[in-house]
Order: sequence, then C-alpha cells, then structure tokens
Amino acid sequence: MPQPRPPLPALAAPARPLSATQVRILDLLSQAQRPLSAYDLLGKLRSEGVNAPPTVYRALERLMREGLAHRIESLNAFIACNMPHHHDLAAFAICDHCGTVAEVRDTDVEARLGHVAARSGFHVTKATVELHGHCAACSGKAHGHASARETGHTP
Amino acid sequence: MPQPRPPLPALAAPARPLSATQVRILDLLSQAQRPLSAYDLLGKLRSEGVNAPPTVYRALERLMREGLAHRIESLNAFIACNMPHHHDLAAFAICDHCGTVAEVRDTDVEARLGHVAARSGFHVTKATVELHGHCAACSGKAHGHASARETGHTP
DNA sequence: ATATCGGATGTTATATGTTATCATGCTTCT
DNA sequence: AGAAGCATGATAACATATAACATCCGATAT
Ligand SMILES: [Zn+2]
Ligand SMILES: [Zn+2]
Ligand SMILES: [Zn+2]
Ligand SMILES: [Zn+2]
Repeated sequence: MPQPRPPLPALAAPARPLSATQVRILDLLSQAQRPLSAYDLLGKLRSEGVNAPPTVYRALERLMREGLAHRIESLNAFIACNMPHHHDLAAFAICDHCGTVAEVRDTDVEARLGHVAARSGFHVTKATVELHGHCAACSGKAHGHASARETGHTP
Repeated sequence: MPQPRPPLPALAAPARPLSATQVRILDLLSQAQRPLSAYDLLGKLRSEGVNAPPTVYRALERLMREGLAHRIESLNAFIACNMPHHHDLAAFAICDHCGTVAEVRDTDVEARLGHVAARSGFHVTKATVELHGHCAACSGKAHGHASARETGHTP
C-alpha cells in the first residue's frame, strides 16, 4: 500500500458537523429546565421517527465527546453544557426540590482536588462533582419534598 | 393518651443491631478489593438463600443510612466505609485500571465546595465527589487498559 | 396472653437504563 | 463501479432499580 497520505484538504480535527438527530437532542437538552434521561429524550423523539435507545445513546455520546453535554451520574440523566469549554472538571449543583441543575466552576476546588489526589500519588483523569441540595429559590421555603424526578415530567 | 414518655432505658439513637443479611453484606463489601454492584452481592448470596434484588437493596439502604457503606454513583456499585463517621461529604479516588477505590477526606475541599455553593445561595445536603484516574500503583506503568469493571470479576 | 406495630424479608412482576449485534444506506475516496 | 467509513435502524439482550403485596418476628402496650 503506497501513498502514505494524500495532502488532506485542510482539516485536522473532528470538524464533522453534528447530525440532525444530534442537533435535535442538544436542542431538547438546552430547552429543558432539568436533566433529561435517555428515555425522556427517546419519548420526545418517537413522533419524529427515532424509536430505539441506541440512537439516543449514540447521539449523547457524540455530544459529550464534543463537550456539548454532560452526564449527571447521580441522576442517570443528561444536560446541555451552558458554556462549551472542553473541560473534565465541572461541578453541578442539583436542586432536589425543583430539579434544576446549575453548572458551576471553581478553580480553587479543582486545584484542591488535584492536590488531595496527587498527595497520594493518584492521577486524576476525570472528576465527577455533584452537589445535591436546595437552590436559592427553593431554600427556606419548600422543605416538604417533591423529589424532583417526578415533578413537572411527562404529563 | 397520658404518659408523655416513660423513662426510656438508656437509648438515644438507632441502636437496633444490624440484621444477619445486613452484616453479611457489609462483610462482603469489606472483604472486596473493589466496589460491588447490587447484583454482584446478590450472586454471592444466592447460595445462602437470598434470591431477590429487593433484599439486597434494602440492606444496602440501611447500611448507607447508618454510614457504613457508600454508593459510588459513577459505577453503580457499593463499598464499605472504612472509617464509619456519618458524613455526607466523602470523596473517592477510583482507579480505572485496577478498580480499587480509596475514600479520601479533605476538609479544605469540603469547605471550598460549601463556599462555592453558598455563594449562589445553594444549600448542600449531600455531595458526590468521585475522582477517576490511576492509582499510585498503576500510574506510570499500565496505561494499556483493562477497564476495571471486567477485571477479576465473576470467573 | 393477646393485640398491635414496625422492621426485615420473601415473591413476583415491572420499570428504567445501557449495550451488543447485525443489517442497511450514504458519502468519500480510489 | 468497488471499497472503506460512518451514521442510522431494528431487534434483542443485559444490567440496574423499584413497586406492590404477603408473611414473619420481636418489642410494646393493654
Ligand atoms: Zn459544561
Ligand atoms: Zn430548587
Ligand atoms: Zn465513608
Ligand atoms: Zn490502580
């Protein structure tokens, strides 16, 4: 096999544009006030011809690879990244009352975590930081719970 | 209904002892080098008469309530707490190569997180902090992956 | 002792979340 | 046209988690 590599137009990276489904899903995530599960997404897409889980998961995979979406581990759900930045250290403040999720960044926390780990010879590649509690709006009031997951969901 | 409260022997807390199953599960978790999923546990307990998921989940619930075990959200698995202390803010360093999990505490990190949240009026009730990466032993060497989850599992 | 209550367990079935596999069609390069 | 690469579709399997209802048992209360 000759020709090790023809010039290659210009590219260098994953410049391939998002597919229709991928855009649609990112859109749904952006619209939503709260994280959506893969099934939530699937439900909303059924009417549009998407009817199998793998499609959704594949799209999510792509979006996360590109730093456009995040997975919330403690909820098994996904949100759009509000400030696409390619980072592995984002933190999330999840209100267990109203379900909203705020993406927060704090370099001090990042640094501290790095420190703590390094101190014991651990090399961090990815961190999951998820704070559960009550957001400003829900605090004070509303200590009776509505468990977030079933609030304002699927009519 | 009179008698607001008879003296009450001595108690103060949830002094009820763990059930046999609960002890057994805590034992299995302590023994294990790595987090075990609910189904891992169920597998190991089948020979002992436990044969349904709810039993396992219920026991785990109790153990976590008492601060004797933790759930690792990013793995859907559980570990014994190596220093029972009743805290909602523990951090875990998870080696994605050998699968070991170290429970680490750092009051500075805790404080920082509290700060960050408070700054935006968020009240934290529980934090999930899970660092993925490579432990000291696996670092440097072993960058070829074995994905941890399927290493040394169920022969 | 009898009634009662709460916690733990058993049993069954189901919901939710995730992945493997194979088939198909499209775009790009040769 | 043929080959390679990749996105999608479809079906099924697997993994994780909970609902609902019944039974059992030890601790209190009457
Ligand atoms: Zn982000
Ligand atoms: Zn809220
Ligand atoms: Zn602990
Ligand atoms: Zn390791």
